[in-house]
Amino acid sequence: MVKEMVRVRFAPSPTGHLHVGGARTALFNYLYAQHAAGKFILRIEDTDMERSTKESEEKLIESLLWMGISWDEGPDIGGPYGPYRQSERKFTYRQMAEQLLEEGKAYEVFAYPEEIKKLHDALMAMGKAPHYTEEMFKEFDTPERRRAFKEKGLTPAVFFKMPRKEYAFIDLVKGEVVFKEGSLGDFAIMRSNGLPIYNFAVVIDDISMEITHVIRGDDHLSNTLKQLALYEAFGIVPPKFAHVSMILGPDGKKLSKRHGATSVEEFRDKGFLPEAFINYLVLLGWSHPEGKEIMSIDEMIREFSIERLHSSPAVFDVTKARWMNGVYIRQVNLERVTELAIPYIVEKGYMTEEQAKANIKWLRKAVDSVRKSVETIEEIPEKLEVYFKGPEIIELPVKTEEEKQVVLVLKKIREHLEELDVWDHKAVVDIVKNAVKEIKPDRKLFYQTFRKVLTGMDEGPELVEILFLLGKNKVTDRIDRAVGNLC
RNA sequence: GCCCCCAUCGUCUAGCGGUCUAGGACACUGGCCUUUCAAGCCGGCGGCAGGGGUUCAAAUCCCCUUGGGGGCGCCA
Repeated sequence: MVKEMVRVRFAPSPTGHLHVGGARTALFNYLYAQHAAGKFILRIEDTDMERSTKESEEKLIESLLWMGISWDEGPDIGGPYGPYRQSERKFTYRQMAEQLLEEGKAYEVFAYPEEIKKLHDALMAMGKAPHYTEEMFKEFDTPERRRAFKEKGLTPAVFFKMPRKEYAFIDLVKGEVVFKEGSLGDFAIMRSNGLPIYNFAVVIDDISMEITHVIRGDDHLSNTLKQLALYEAFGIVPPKFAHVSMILGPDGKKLSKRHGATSVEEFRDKGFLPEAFINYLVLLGWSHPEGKEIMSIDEMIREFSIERLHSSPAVFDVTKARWMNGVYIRQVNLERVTELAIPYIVEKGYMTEEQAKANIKWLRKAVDSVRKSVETIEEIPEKLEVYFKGPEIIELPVKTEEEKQVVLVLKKIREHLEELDVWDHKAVVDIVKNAVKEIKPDRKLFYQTFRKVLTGMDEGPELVEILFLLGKNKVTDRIDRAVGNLC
């Protein structure tokens, strides 16, 4: 028997930025498809006309692409199972709803949304489960109401007759899930404006796109009951489900804006590298069989399996995400890090883009000298400050013998530097070393003072790096500023 | 109110009945390296939510309690 081709999908609604939770779901789907040599489909769930926007869809695609995720079929590239936007599939939904209507598995409702809402709230207020029955809607079906619907161009809403029985399925990550009889009442599948309700549209789409595995967030677990009943009504074997647990904020609540950055865009803008971002993300709810943590997307694909998906929720730990980004910044090639840092440097006003381009070799060395002290690209400019901003005027202490010696060394270095024709790394270092050897100051005191003289700070890149990258003029100038009018 | 899910160091996790005095990573912390900070290297702290079973044997299986999360919409 030929094993059927794996077809998975990521089906976001274009109502905002791509959230890290969605990003992780997309990643898992992508990895699974790649691993199984199957197809990964992007489908836009835009049946909520009021909240869906084209811009959101574009941003969604942009974020996905940034993460290194691409799809085999989708609204932008098409495919054999299109269209891939729910708003473009209206006809199919209508048709399928008709079928259920004809078979007596669904019924029409002539109530207005507000009336149903009222019904819902009343049930809740009475402490009852908000379960609808066909009975409840009978009173709305009057000749007047039918006429009103016609005049307003409305079609009756369609409600599905939820069978009152127990449903069970095997979830690939949770195991067997059983929904007791009566956990749900009848539910809407078509709105009076003619558009389908989410739970109905997903089922129709998953059927017609021949989706084999549904990997999605835990928050959809309860929805599975409705979907199972729908599959049953159509007489179709449902796909396999895998419900991945939620991503939580540090307070244990579902991750949201108040926890800080939650969209992929924000992480990109803060200077996260996509490979670091997805690497951190993949570890939230999944683990490498050998416990490896730092891994490329190729390795994720190679090792990914649904069996290794974890069933409990995960707290998003920004500290660890940042640490991991730092690992990548140190490890990735210098040209790229520099390139990524330029916009931030320009923004800080240290260089124009033209200057950066003209001095790219120098810039790379400068970036290289600070990259191990940052965790995001965004932090690079502030570390580069030593090269762009001179120190404030500082007064060197010359009270003790040691302090006087330090000044002597500084002066000596300045003299020799002045005579230097070629600003060569080794030559500069030699001058410093020889001066130290000759005058023999307190080494620690000397180097610390020298650093202070050059940068005005107590910490930063290696001194020889600073010297070389600063260049002759800046070095002599800064020494002059500190030592010029001293003994 | 009803339904579903989850429960190993502060956090992410390994563990799928004996190899666990529970392993790794981040964070924290001590040391080394070093002219500084960082990076790096070595070490330390720290956990099976509680209670019942099942079993010769339980972090691992079952039940209850507690705690957390999600859902019950003409939202997705």
